[in-house]
Amino acid sequence: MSGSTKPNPELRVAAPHRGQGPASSSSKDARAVRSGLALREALLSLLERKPFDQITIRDICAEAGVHYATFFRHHQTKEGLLDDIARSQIEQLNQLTLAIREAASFEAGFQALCAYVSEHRVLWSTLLNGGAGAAMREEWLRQSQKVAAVVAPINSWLPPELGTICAATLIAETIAWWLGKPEGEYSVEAIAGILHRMLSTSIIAPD
Amino acid sequence: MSGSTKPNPELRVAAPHRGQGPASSSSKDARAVRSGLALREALLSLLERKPFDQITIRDICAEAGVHYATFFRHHQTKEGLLDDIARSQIEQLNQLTLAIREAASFEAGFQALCAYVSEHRVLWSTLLNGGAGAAMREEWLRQSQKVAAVVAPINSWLPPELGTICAATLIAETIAWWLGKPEGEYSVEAIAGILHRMLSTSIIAPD
Amino acid sequence: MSGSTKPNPELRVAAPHRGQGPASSSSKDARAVRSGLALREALLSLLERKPFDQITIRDICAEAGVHYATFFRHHQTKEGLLDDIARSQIEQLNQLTLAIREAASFEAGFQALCAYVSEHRVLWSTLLNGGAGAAMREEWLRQSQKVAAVVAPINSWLPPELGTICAATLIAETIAWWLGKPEGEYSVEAIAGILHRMLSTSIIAPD
Amino acid sequence: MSGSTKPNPELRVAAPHRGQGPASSSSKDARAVRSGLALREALLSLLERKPFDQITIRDICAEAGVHYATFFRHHQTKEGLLDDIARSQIEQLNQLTLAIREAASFEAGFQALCAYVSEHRVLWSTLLNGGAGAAMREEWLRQSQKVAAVVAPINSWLPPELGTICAATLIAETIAWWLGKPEGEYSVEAIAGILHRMLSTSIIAPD
DNA sequence: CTCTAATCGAGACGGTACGTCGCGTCTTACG
DNA sequence: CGTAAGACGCGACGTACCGTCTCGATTAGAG
Repeated sequence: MSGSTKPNPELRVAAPHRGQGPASSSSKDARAVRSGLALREALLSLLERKPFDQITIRDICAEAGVHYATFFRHHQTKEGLLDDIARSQIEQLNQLTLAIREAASFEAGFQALCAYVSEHRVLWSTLLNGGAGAAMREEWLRQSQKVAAVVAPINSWLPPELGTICAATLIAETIAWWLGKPEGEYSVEAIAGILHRMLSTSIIAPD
Repeated sequence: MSGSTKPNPELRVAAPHRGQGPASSSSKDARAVRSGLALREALLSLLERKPFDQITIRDICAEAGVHYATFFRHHQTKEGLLDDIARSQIEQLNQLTLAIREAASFEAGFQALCAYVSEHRVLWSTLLNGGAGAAMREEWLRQSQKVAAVVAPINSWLPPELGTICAATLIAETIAWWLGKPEGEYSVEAIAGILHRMLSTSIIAPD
Repeated sequence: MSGSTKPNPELRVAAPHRGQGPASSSSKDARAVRSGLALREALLSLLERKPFDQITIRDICAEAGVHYATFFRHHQTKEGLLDDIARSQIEQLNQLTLAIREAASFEAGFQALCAYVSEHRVLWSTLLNGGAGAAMREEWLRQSQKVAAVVAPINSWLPPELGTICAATLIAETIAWWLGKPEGEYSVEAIAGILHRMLSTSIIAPD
Repeated sequence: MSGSTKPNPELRVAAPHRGQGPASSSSKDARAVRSGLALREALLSLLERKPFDQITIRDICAEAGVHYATFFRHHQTKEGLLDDIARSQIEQLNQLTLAIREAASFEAGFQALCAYVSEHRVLWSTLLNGGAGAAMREEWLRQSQKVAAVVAPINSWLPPELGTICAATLIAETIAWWLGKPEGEYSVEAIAGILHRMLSTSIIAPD
């Protein structure tokens, strides 16, 4: 992927993260943009081949064709780079997860969620089933909890805190499993159905 | 804990792991036993304070009051040491998880599971909520899948593979959450009830 | 000194060094002159505080309030900048050193030398006792040798090559020591006397 | 020199310098001795080819066939390594320099000094005329001043402080120049004579 | 009650990755 | 054109752990 002439457009959704310390200032230099992009693609490419925590920053740079020291002009750590790639994706997904409750029907909500994932299948497959799975699930859960803190709990027999954990975990695991299957083996509707049945009868069931 | 005169008896359940290369020969020397024990305690002690992957072997040795090189006479890697501590515990837990299906009632099965965890609260709390959480969950899931492969699926709307994942994950997350609470806030029965309600209405529900 | 409104006039004697590659073209732009001057002052200012070889080009630029890249439009290296500052000074001093031999008396020659140094006390003190001492002495000796090569030796018991080295070194060390003392502790005449006595009885003594 | 089967015995005179931080403890391990020796030889070998300050620690390690990180188990900086090599040599030389004053005659004292240098010609030639010349002269002067601080001044017209500087400098420069000549061009006696004549008529002359 | 072998502590070593810094070149945009 | 701003490739810096190793000291446990 490193030398790809057709850079993955999904990467563009992740904003350049500028703002604090070592991040770029305001996308001026064309070289900086190219380096940042190359680093993103390189990490994704490596994640398809080995676990995140045994990918070194030097690996990423070699894959990206970028000098080692240059990495730090874009990100503080490799976790930072992963965040850059993942944060916006997770955010959008969590928006959808939350929207399920207000959807016309739960079923429709789940379907929207699954459809979104399906549209970004390659990226999400890499993120969840590639080498960064554990980190992604943690980040997912973290964001879910932040978001769930402001909404009212659903039922009383299940402590809301635990409910959030279980719901987020179930959705994440199901989608991860789904993306691990060959494309087309399970349709969007099938997965949405499974999620609906699993969650609506228990976690989000009323008392 | 490093200089404790009252070694945690739960650690003894984990066999000394000897057998292959660098492990000791046959539990002969009393010094070797002492070193091995000290290492186990040291790792658990450190896990209460920081994540597993930023604990170094040197940290463990310092905590255990054991020379660095001596570590390798007991374990090949720190992951090996963690396994030594955790494997048998997870095995027993998985036996209980599996036994739920054949229990007099599901409820009774869940209760046995929770009771077991409760008896080993400190150890399990460290393992699941200490710094090795991610590794433990992965190991748990791995063992669950190995075990589930030989038993018949329960219902047809949920692919058995996914069922295993979700069941194992839900149980693990619920227990981890429970152990994170102050002792006594939720009784063994309460958690067993929650698990029963969550799982029996969905994952292990018949068609 | 960095923000001084009264730039040291002595710096002006050093020509802007243009001629080869990266140097400026022909003193056209007023900004270029200002930058060049600021760089000179900045280096001298820094030399009062730390050794030459742990002053970085970036230090100089920061001190001068000049952009890093701009440095290279004036000098190739920081050694080049030091040369710009020092060369003409050393040249004049060496002329005087040489003139001693043709002076009315040796004593008068030494006195002229010391008087010249005294007039430029601050600059010379920085150059010799600041962070660039070693480099300055080397440059001094180099120029002395170039100059001495064309004049006849004085006495036969002392190899002329060695005579040059010793004379140049003695003068340089004596002046450096003198400038390290509080101003006024030793008069121009006292130092000239010392130099005269040291050199005339040995190095420049006839057979 | 790096692969020499006949390691320079003069290097052994420099004690292993242990005492403070990263230095070795008490010459236990044979490997440590070998590494230390290799580093010394490597630096000397490199000093014959290029100036000290453009020799990198990596150069030294490569030349010595020693891993980069190992360097720091022996010395804190490359200056430290140079000191290790030079300190004892300079010390001995300064002892001789000092002994000149108490020698049967000055002439005899100078002769002892020159003879000593001549015996260690290669080493001293490298130290003074190799890439570390400036550093060596500074160290020489520093030690001379420390030593001279405790002895009575000789004459009154020359400030004792300056006398020390000039004497040390003259001796150092003369020897450096001598060692730069082909061996045999000037005899030990000839140089001793020059030193005697230069110094006894001026710096160490009585009032 | 020795004596021999396992175990240990101490730490040197080659390695790999870390994150930082300064270099000199270059691109970009401004005045 | 001269600057400010700063990205970039480069390569040395010094540090931290890794796992292997050589060394003695000591201390079992078998003879």
